[in-house]
Amino acid sequence: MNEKTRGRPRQYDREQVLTSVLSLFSEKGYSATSLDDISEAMNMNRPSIYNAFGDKESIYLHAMDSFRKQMRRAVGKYLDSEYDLETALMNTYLSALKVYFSSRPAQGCFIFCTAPAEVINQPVIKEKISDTLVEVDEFFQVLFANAQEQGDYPKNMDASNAGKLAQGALHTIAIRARAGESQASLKRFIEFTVPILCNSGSE
Amino acid sequence: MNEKTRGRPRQYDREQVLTSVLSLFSEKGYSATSLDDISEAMNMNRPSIYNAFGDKESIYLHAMDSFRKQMRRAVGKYLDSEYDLETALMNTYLSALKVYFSSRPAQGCFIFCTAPAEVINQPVIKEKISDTLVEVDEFFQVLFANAQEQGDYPKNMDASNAGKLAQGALHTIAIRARAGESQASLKRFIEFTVPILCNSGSE
DNA sequence: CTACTATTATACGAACTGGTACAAAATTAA
DNA sequence: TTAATTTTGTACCAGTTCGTATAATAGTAG
Repeated sequence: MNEKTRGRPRQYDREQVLTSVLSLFSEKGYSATSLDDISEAMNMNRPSIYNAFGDKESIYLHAMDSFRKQMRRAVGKYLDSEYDLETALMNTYLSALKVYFSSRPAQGCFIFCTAPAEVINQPVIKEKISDTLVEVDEFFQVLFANAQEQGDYPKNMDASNAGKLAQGALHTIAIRARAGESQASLKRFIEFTVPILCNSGSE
Repeated sequence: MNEKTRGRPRQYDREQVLTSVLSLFSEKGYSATSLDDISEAMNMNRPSIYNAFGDKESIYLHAMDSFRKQMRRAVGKYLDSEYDLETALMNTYLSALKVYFSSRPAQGCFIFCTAPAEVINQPVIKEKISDTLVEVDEFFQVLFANAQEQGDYPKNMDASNAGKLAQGALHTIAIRARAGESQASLKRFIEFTVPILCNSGSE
């Protein structure tokens, strides 16, 4: 890498400005964020932004991808490992909680808190959020399916719907964090929820 | 009612225009909706709108209230009635599902799909969504607490967190409906989820 | 040194934004 | 009738919106 290329060298770091704009979109949402805001946050002028990431919608889509990468880095390891179901779920939720509270005030999940508003009139965003739902569903489904193979989760349960319910817990945590519910309260919610998802609720 | 008042009579029906603007905000979200859009949807000119509902944020808050009323009308009856826990939950989810799919394309929950995006920079909306979360939590909590009294739900379970999880299922349904997941698929999800919430998951 | 190339910087424009001032209209009260 | 009151309609404003045309800049290639 670092090959010498012709032309004036770029002054921005792609990863870095994507992180900046992600944080901006996360705070204000898609529609309330202006290109002037974006330009200032990225410390890039408009034509450079257009050249690098395309128009506003395209920048937002890049931010969504960036956030998904961040979440994968945080919880991906719980997929193919020696963790049992309960531990994997618990670690996943706690890792997500950390991300959701990583700025003040807590902003919850960037994708599930800001993208749904745009979905009806922005087909590309709709497709991306739908794709995200599928990926997260599959993540959780694998956890349940693995547990079933190891006799850790009843085989007569539908791992696919179990995965969806597990993601449901994530959605409500995401929204609640953004709405101001405390991290401690959400941690208690997680500790209540995980055993239920593992089918070891009341005994 | 219908008392004679002085001055030029209003030409709009308050409930009716609120329904219109609710549907508009539900489609486009708060920030992407302009006052011109609102004016057209309500069939009112700007000064009349300001006189009746205040500024844009205030109109949105009125729409939130209107939606909450609508949901209360749909599911309120399952609170203080002869329904057992499972029936009450099932009916509640199915009623919500109907609302979420009541327009094409499905728009999910107006509040939980459009308000979170605005929360960080609009304290009043944050307060309103937080208040909504509390009301819905309490709705579900009452269902679980009643079931506990009737020996229908284990007394060692925390009815408050059970209520939050139940609302979590609602949140994921709301988002998924808006993202394009089918009504049939979500109905299957509900049928999977309700027994788990009732603590009668695998047996 | 001169051409070439890619990025950055400036500046602009047409459309739209939320909000309001002001006048016209439609009713009741006296 | 006339005055008072309330809503409606028109028109406007200053500021912002997204996007782009054009020029300046900073490097490489020959």
